[in-house]
Amino acid sequence: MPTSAAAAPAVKVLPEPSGLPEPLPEPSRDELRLETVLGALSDPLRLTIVRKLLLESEDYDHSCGWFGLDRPKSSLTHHFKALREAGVTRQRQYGLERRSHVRVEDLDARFPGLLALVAAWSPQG
Amino acid sequence: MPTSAAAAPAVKVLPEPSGLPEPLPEPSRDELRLETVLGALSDPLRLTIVRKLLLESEDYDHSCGWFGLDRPKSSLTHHFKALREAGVTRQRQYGLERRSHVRVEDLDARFPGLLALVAAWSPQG
DNA sequence: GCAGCTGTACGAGTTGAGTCGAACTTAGCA
DNA sequence: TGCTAAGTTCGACTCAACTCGTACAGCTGC
Repeated sequence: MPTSAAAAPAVKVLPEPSGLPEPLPEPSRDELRLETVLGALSDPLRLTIVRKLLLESEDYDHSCGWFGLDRPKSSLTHHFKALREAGVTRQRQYGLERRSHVRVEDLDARFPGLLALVAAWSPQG
Repeated sequence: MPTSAAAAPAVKVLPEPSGLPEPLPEPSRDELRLETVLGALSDPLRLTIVRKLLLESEDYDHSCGWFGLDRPKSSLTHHFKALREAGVTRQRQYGLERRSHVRVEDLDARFPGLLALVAAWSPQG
């Protein structure tokens, strides 16, 4: 792997026409797979994340510090990445922060009713 | 482990008042956990099993030979047990066969809409 | 009895996920 | 210029799940 300036143009986060930064890589709506999404949601911590986003976020995105999860940063990176790569959440880079929101429209289109189950979930019971 | 007749009364499969054999151990409706059920359904083979039960079975249960799955028997035992222990299916012993059906009422009560997603799933796409 | 069938139990090998520490990158700011 | 904070990347460890072969158990019918 190259060491010096060869590190490519570093893919600067160029604002989209909408003014928002480009989303990080994610599957398209057509690429969403039920088994993958269910696998991403089969973890209590990730269910907590998605449910909190669904119930408590207003219209804007949230950085992973907002969740108040008591885990090391590297663990959180792992789980947020799992959610994004499964297509459950979308992440955009805002300066230092990487903010997430649930892909409600895509998930409702492909898997209607699924997000309602997550919203109704409770960690213990 | 005892070898001879000590093998307990062997839990004979006593017919219930309904005339059906007793179901194998399973979580009660209240014990169903969303993350566990989603985990059980995050495997393509198990999705195939549940979907086939939902779409193609009429009112009676099916033994695991009915599915025509090209896997070793010990693998199938593993997956049917995973589904039963997650509370997705109920299994009863009929002589030699162990027949399964989906716990539609329990799942619809606890996780409405979930089974519709499974029924709409297709293995590739 | 005994053979044949369905399915379980057990154990081993392998893979993948979760967890985390440590070092690194980057943006913003004094 | 250099500090600080957010988050990533990497590697290591642990543990659970998947896969499967083999051996065993129980029912059924000859």
